[in-house]
Amino acid sequence: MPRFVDVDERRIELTDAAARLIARAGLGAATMRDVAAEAGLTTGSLTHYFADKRELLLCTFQASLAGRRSQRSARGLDAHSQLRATLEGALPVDDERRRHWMVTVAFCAQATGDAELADAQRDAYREFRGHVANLVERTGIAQRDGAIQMAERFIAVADGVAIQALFDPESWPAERQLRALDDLLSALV
Amino acid sequence: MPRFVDVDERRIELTDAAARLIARAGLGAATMRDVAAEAGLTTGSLTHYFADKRELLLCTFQASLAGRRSQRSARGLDAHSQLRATLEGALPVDDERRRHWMVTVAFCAQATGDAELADAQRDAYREFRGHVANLVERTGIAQRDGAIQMAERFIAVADGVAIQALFDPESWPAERQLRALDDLLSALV
DNA sequence: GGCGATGTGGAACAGATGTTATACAACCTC
DNA sequence: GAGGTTGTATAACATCTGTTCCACATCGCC
Repeated sequence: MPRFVDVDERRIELTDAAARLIARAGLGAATMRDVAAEAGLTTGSLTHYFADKRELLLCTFQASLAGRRSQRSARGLDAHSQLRATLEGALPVDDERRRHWMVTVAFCAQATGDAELADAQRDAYREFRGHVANLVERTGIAQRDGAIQMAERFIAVADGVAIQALFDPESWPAERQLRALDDLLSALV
Repeated sequence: MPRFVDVDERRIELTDAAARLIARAGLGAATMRDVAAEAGLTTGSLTHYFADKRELLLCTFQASLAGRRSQRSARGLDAHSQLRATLEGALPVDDERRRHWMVTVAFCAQATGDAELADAQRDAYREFRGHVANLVERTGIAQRDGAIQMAERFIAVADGVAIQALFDPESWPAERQLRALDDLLSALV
C-alpha cells in the first residue's frame, strides 16, 4: 500500500521500535530483523527508510531527543517553573524518560570511536545547555556567561541524580529523585 | 612457556588490553581476536583465561574498578582531603580515569537486559557510595543517614561534571572540571 | 486502462565473530 | 629423564547479522 504511508510517520514508528528494543535489552538486541518485526514489518521495509543500521541508530537517538524537546514547551509557566520542569525532564522518573536515557547510553557507547555519532551527542548536550542557560537568564539567577556556568551546574546535578537512579532503580523511586534534585538545586541558588 | 606466567598478572594484562580497546573504539571493536592481539597473544590463550566474552567483559569492568579503588588509599591525609580526592577520582581528568569511564559506559550499555552485569554495576555504585559516606562521616559534615544522603549528593555532582566532560572534552580540560567540582562542593557544605 | 513509481516481503549472500577442537612446546615433579 | 600438566597457536565450525537483491502488490497519473 504505497503512497498512502506518511514517510515521516513510518520512520518514527521504526525509530520508536528501535528505542523500545534498546531500552529493553540493549543495542545488541536491536538487530535489523528484530527492529523491523517490532514495528510489524520486515528488513525490506526497514532498509527502505534507513540506509544503514548506523543511520537507524542516529535517527533513533535524534527522534528520542526530539521527543524530549517537545515536552519542554510548557507555556504559561514562569521562567522558574520552566527551569525546574526542564531539569526534572532529565530524570528517569517515567518510562518515556527512562527509555530516552537508555537510548542515550547505548548511543554514547556506540559513539566511542565514531566521530559523527560523538558529534551528535556533543551537539545535543550543548543545545540542552543553551536552553537551560536561557531559562537561567530569564529567572534572573545569573546573566551572560554566568548563566551558562549556572546551567552547567544545574545539568550536572540533574544528570548526577539521573545516573544513580538509572542503574539502581529500586533505591530511586521517582519521589526520591525529585527530592534529591530539589535539595541540590536549593543549595545552588 | 607455561608455569612461568603468573595467572593473575596475565589476566590483568588481558583485561587491560580489553579496556584499552574499549576506550579507544568501543566494545564493538573489542573482539576476542583483537583483545588477544592487543595483549600480544591469540584467542587460544584468551579462552584459556576467560570462558566467555561475557566473563572477559565482567572481569575487565571489575579490574578497572579495582584500579580506581587502589588509588583511594592516600594515607596521611585528613578526611576532608581524602573526600575531595575521592570525588576528584570520579572525574575523567587523565587517561586512566577516562579509560575507566569508557569501560563503565560500555559496561552499562551491555548490562541492559543482563541482570548479572546490571547487578555488578549497581553493587559497584553502592560500594562507592558507602566509601564516600564513610569519609563524609569522618569529616563531620553529616552523620548516619545524613552521611549517605550527603554522599549521594556529592557523587551526583561529581558524576554530573564527569558526564559533561566525557562527551565534550574540548570544552572541559582538567582544570575546568576541578573548578566546577569545587564550586559545586562548596555550595553544598 | 496501462505504466511507472513506491512499499513491502522474503530469500540469499558475504563477512565477521564467539566458540571449540587439536597439535605442539615448555615447564614441574617424581 | 619420562610423564603429566599448563600455556599457546592455529585452524575449523557454526551462527548471527548487516546488507543486497528480486519479485510482487498497490497506488497515482496520463
